[in-house]
Amino acid sequence: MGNVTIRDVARRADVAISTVSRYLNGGALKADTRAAIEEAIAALGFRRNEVASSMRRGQTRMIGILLCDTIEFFQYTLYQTLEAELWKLGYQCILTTYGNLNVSDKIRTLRQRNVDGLILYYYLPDPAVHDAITEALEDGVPVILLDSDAPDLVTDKVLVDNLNASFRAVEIMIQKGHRDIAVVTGTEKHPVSSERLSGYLECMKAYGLPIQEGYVLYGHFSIADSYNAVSRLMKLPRPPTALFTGSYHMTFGAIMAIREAGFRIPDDISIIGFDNVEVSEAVLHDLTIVEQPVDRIGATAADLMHRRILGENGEKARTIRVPARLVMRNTVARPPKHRENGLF
Amino acid sequence: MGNVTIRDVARRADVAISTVSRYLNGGALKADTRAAIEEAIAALGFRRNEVASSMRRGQTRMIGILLCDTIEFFQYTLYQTLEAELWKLGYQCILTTYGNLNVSDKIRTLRQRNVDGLILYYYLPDPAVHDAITEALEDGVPVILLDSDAPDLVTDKVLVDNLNASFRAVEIMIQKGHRDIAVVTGTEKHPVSSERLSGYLECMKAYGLPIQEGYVLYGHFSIADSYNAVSRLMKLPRPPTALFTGSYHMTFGAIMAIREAGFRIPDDISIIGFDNVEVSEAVLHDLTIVEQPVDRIGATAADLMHRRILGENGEKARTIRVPARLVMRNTVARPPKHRENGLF
DNA sequence: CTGAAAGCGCTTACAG
DNA sequence: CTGAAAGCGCTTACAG
Repeated sequence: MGNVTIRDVARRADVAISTVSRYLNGGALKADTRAAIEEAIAALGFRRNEVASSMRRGQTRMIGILLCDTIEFFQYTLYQTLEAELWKLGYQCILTTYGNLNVSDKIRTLRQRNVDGLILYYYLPDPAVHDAITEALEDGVPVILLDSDAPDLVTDKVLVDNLNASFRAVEIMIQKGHRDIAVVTGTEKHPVSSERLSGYLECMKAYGLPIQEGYVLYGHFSIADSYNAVSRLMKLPRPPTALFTGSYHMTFGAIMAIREAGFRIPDDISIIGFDNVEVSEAVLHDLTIVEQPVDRIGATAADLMHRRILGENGEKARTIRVPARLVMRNTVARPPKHRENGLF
Repeated sequence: MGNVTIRDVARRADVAISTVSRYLNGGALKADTRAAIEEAIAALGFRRNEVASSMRRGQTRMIGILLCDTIEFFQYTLYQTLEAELWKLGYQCILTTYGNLNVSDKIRTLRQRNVDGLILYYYLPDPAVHDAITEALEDGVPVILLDSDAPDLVTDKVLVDNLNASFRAVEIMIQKGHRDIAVVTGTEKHPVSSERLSGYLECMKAYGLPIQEGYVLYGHFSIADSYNAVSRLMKLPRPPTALFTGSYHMTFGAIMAIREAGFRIPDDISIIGFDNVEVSEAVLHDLTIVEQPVDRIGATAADLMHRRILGENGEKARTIRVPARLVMRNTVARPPKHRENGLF
C-alpha cells in the first residue's frame, strides 16, 4: 500500500481513470460504477495524492502562516483557532515564525510552495517584508494581516479594536474615582501596544486627568518585563491606585509584582487586564479584564481567507475590527478617599 | 510574473529545460550556460514551483507536526526550535494540534500531503492513533515521537530524561536537610508527568523519607491548576518545607500561591522548578531549576528526521534521551531546624 | 556539458 | 454517464 494510484483503482473497478477522478471530485456517477469504485478504493487502501492534485489544479489548499516568536502565548492560541477553522474548510497550514532568518525570505519560500493564501502577523515596518507582501498581492495571492492596520498595504486585515477596548477599561477606573492610573503594555513599535496605549491616553485626556511621571510602562509582552516594570512602579513615591495591563502574561507579572510589594488588590490598587477569559478564569477568577477575542480573530480570518480564495469577496480589501468585551469582575474598587479624582 | 516556468527560463536562456533543471539542482554547467540561465531567472523573476518538483521527486520536503493544544507554552517554544532547525535543512512544517477532530484522521490527512516525515507529540494511548502511526511506519514514512516512550511503537523517539532530572532535584533538597517535600506536576496520564513524579518518589524512597499525605499534587500543566493545588497545599496543618514543580507555568502558579499564603522563599519553603532557563531568568532570576532543554529536543528531532529521510540512520529505531541540567540558584535553603531530616 | 523524451498522479475539457 | 487524451511544471535516466 502507500502508493496505490487512481490508475490501480480504475483497473480494479474496471472504469477509466477519469471516472475515478470524477468520483473523487464529487461528480455524478451511476450507482453501480460508484459502488465498484468504492469497493476498489477500500480494497486497495487508496488515498488521493494531494500533491499531484494540487499541481494539476493549481491550488494547494495550503495556507502559509507567519507569527511572532515572542513568548506571549496569544500566538499559539491564535494559531490553534486559525488552524482548526481552516482545517474544517479543507486547508492545512504551514506555520513559520519570525526568527533569525529573514522574514521576506520566509514569505517567498511559503509562496514557492504555492500556498493558496498567506495569513501574517506582521508589525515590524520592514520594507523588505512590505515588498514581499506586495508581490504576493500583485500575483493574486490573498494576504490577511493580523493585528496590523499597515495603511500602505491594501489587503484584508483582521484586528482587535484595541483602542476602544482600552479606552473603556480606563474609563471604568476613572468612573470608580481613580485619577492615578498607570499602564503597562508592549513595546512601542507594536501597533497593538500603541493602540492600547492610545486608548489609555485618550481616555485620560477626555476626562482631563494628568499622566503622572513614570506611569507609562513598556516592555515585551512577557511576564518578566511586566514584573520588572511594575516592581519599579510600585516603588514610586506616589504609586498608582489603578493599573491597566496590556496582555495575559503582563497581567501575571504585574500581579506578582504588586503582591510582592505588599499592596492588596483591589483595596490598594485596582487592576484591569487584557486577555482571554477561559485562561485566566481559574487562577484569577476575580480579575476584571478586557477579553481578547482570539477565537473570533481566528474564525474571522479563516472565513475571510476562504471567501477570498473562492473569489467571493469582490475586489476591494476589507478591514474587520473584532470588538473586545469587558468582563467585569472584582479587581476594581474605589481608591482611598484622599486619592479620588473628584469627578464622580 | 508569478507563473513563470522553467520553460520560459529555458527559452530566454536558449537552453533545454533539462539544463535549467540541472542548474536548479546544482548540477555541473559550463560557465556561460550558467550565466545565461541566471540572467533569465533574474529577468523573469522565476521561482521553482515546489509542488511540481515535489510530485516528480516523490519528496515534498514537508514535515507534518502534531502537538498538544494545552496552554503550556512549552509546545510553542518546541515548535519554534523544531521549525527553525528543519527550515535550515530545507523543510517546511505543517502544524496541527490535538483538537475536537480525530487525531488519527489528522495524521492521515498529513500523510495525504505526502509529508516526508511525521513528528508527533503523542501521549494519549489511543488505539486509533496507534494504528495511524503504525501505517505510516509500514509505508516507510519516518515518525519521531516526542516526550513519549510508547514501548509498543517501534520508531525513533526523543525525550527528556525526566526521571533522572526529578530525582536529582529532589535529592538536592534532601541534602539540604529537607524531609517534608511536596511535588506538583501534570496529569497522571501524561508520561512526562509520571516520569517526573517517579523521580520524586524514587528519590524519597532511596533516602527512606515518607511521603506526607496531600503532598503529591496533580493538575494540567497550567498556572491555574498549580496555583489552586499549591494554595491548598500551603493550608495543610503541616505545609511542606520544599516544593518541586513540574513545569514553567506550574512554577509561576506555585510561587503566586506561596507568596499569597504568606510564606517566604526560600526561608519558609524551598522551591525547584522544571523549565527553560532563558524564560524564567528575568523574573525568577533566583529560581533554582531543572532546565528543560527545548532547543536540544528540537534540534535533535530535526537532525534525526533529516538523517532518516536521507536513509543514513540504518534500520533500527533510535531512542534519544536528552539530559536535563540543574541550574542552581537561590531558592533552595535549609529548612527550619526542627523540620530537618537529620540525614546530613 | 547539454538535449529530447518520458513520466510523476492527477484533473479537465472534449467527445460520444 | 463514461472514456481517451492532453497537460500541470518539473526531474531523471538516456543519448550524444
